[in-house]
Amino acid sequence: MTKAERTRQFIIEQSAVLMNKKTMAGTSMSDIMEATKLAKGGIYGNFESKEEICLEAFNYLAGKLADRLDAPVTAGKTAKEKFFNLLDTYRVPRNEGGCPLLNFGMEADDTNPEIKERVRKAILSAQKRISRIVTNGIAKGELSPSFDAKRFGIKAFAMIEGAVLCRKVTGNMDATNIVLEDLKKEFETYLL
Amino acid sequence: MTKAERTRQFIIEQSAVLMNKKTMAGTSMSDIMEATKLAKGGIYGNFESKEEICLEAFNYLAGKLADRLDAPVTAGKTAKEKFFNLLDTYRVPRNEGGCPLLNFGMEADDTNPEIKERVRKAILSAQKRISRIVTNGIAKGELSPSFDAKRFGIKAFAMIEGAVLCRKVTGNMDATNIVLEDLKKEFETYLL
DNA sequence: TTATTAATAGACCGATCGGTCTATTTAAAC
DNA sequence: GTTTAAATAGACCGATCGGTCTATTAATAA
Repeated sequence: MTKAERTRQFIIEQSAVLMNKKTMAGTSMSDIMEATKLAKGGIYGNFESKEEICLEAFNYLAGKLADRLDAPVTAGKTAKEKFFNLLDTYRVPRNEGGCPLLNFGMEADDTNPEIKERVRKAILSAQKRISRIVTNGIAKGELSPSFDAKRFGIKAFAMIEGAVLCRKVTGNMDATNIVLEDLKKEFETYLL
Repeated sequence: MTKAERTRQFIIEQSAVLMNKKTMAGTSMSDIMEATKLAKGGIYGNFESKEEICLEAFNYLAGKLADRLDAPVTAGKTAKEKFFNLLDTYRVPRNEGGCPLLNFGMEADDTNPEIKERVRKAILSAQKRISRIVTNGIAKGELSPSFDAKRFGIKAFAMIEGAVLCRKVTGNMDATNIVLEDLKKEFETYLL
């Protein structure tokens, strides 16, 4: 990793935190300069525009999120373990401005088609991560074939994102706890 | 209603649409001037600051949302009718930038404590609107007393908000349809 | 209709926006 | 260790930011 590559990555990571908290429009280049302790030249030597930084910042956050969610799934042996591990990830609030799919999704929706499209793909793969657990669980004879995997993935994702919003705004875990409990309960219904 | 009051209201309504779409930070005074066809003076004669416009814009959107959700509930006679009416509201996308609780909530969370607090209250009352249907339904003997009203209100709200996010970003009604169906199904479980 | 007051237009303000460019420093290759 | 190339600092750019102020217009009261 060359110096420039390291600097570029550093700028992306610092900007990502800012933008996840303050929105992209609400994050100025001066904010980024201050966070990175770099001057204008140091930043524009590594990026063409703020727009590019926004894009890379979301990519970085989405990638990190995917890793963070894949890990507990991989760690689980049974479908139940995988799913429960995945849900428990949301018990530990990440405190970096919340879910980037929620943050960037809401902002990009009416302002940035390119990022909106990336958020769309990230949401789809988040839903699929859940569906896949169910599908594989059915294949391995752990879950009832009547379990609608796709449907459950879409529903669970919506519930979780809604709970994240509630947690962020209300400051308590009520919604998160309820949603996680109910999802686990429903999942267990299909256990063979 | 005096001229100034009408102008003030007009500015609020126009700004609300912009801010709900482009975020507060992403909406400039020039955007508002353009949307209202008013000059600087015409706006600052009615408001102290952009901040005040943001606050009033959210209040306006939250109030309109409350009205829009109260109506179908009031219209229903039984608890089931009330709840189903409420849910069906989400079948008709409003196309004004999406749910202000979602939009303003995510932005205000890390940037604007005053608005964050207002969003918090709005979320609580949205949850209560659902809980109240259940509580009253139990009191009237329409629903089983084992139906946990508060819990259901919190959960249903989270599911709906998550579905709104999915609809906005993916452009389809998959999540909305699934969430509404499942909520109706669960509700019917408790019907006496 | 006229006098008075409220409301608006738009020039203007300093600060900050995103972005460029050059001089200089720093890292990498020899 | 010297040369060469990459990376950074920071002055600078025009545009735009949120906000002020005055002259003028439009609404209201007499």
